[in-house]
Amino acid sequence: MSEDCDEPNQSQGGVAFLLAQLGAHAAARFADRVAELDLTPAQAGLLRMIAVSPGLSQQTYAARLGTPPSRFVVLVDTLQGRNLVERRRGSPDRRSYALHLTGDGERLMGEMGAVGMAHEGDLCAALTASERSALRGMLARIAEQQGLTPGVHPGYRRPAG
Amino acid sequence: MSEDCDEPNQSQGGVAFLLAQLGAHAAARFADRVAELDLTPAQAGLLRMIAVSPGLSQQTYAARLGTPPSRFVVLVDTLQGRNLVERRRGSPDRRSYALHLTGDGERLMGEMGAVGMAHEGDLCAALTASERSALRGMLARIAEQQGLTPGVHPGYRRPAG
DNA sequence: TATTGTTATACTCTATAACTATA
DNA sequence: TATAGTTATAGAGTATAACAATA
Repeated sequence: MSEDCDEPNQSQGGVAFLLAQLGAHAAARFADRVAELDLTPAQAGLLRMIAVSPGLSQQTYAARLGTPPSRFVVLVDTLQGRNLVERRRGSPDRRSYALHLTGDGERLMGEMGAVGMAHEGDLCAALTASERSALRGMLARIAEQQGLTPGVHPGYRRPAG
Repeated sequence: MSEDCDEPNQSQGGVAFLLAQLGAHAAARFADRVAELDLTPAQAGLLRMIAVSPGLSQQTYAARLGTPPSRFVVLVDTLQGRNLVERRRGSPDRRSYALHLTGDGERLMGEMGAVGMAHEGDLCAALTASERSALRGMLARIAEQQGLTPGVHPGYRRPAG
């Protein structure tokens, strides 16, 4: 049951199914790991987005993540309550807030980097270094051809089915 | 920004993130496709499991999928109401039900096969045939090393984070 | 009047646990 | 009494839409 390529019933072993299965597994394992830093995957994703592109308005981040503003507010509330993120009033337009990481937030981002490396290594344990590189290249090509935004996980939009 | 291999901030382009991102995308696209057959992904998965291993008890299917019995019952109710699945009382133990596909159910499985092929082809459009084979091989090895059950999507357990 | 951020409400989905019928 | 299946309830998480402040 390894090389059945043209059988109609190959769906359970096809690339599409394996991607869905492994993707859910990777997301669940990542959730386990960031839970040790008291973060949900959504919080971790937002922290990284702020680290990469700081100082934007809440609406901008929300639009990039594809999440509605109402959900975004409570996300920021929680991170601000833990002193990881800071709201600064916009200078020309005082309705908006610009988001920045605090010192604690940047420290936590450092820990998240280590967590991400460990996650990556654990997930790719079955592959050699050159295989990982080849795999990453193919996945990136698929992602680009499918029109996915780099660095944005669709989990912000809808739950899995 | 293509071959940064040792940078701590490569998480957004690493294998683990790409798997999670593409997995969610593949699952969402699959949901779109089976929705045209008026099926949810969970219903489609159960139909296929019954097709592969018919005549088992509801508890057995539920345990294999990792879903609680209460959720499983309504799943079967819906499929039975559409005359796709049949409940037959167990012969030695009349408490249990053995599940089978009806004629309509088997016909629908045929359509699902076509849907799965189209889904696979669309998702792998960026790759050559030999690349698809290499990708499938690596993904299968990762799945095995990670201890995943072949053919069972973890989406039956918990929602995505 | 339009827009940023916020709050309130309603809805969907899920699991835990109580219930029935057979054993 | 234990087990297969079912039903009821409660909880988490989500989005839609009404609201307050600034432009």
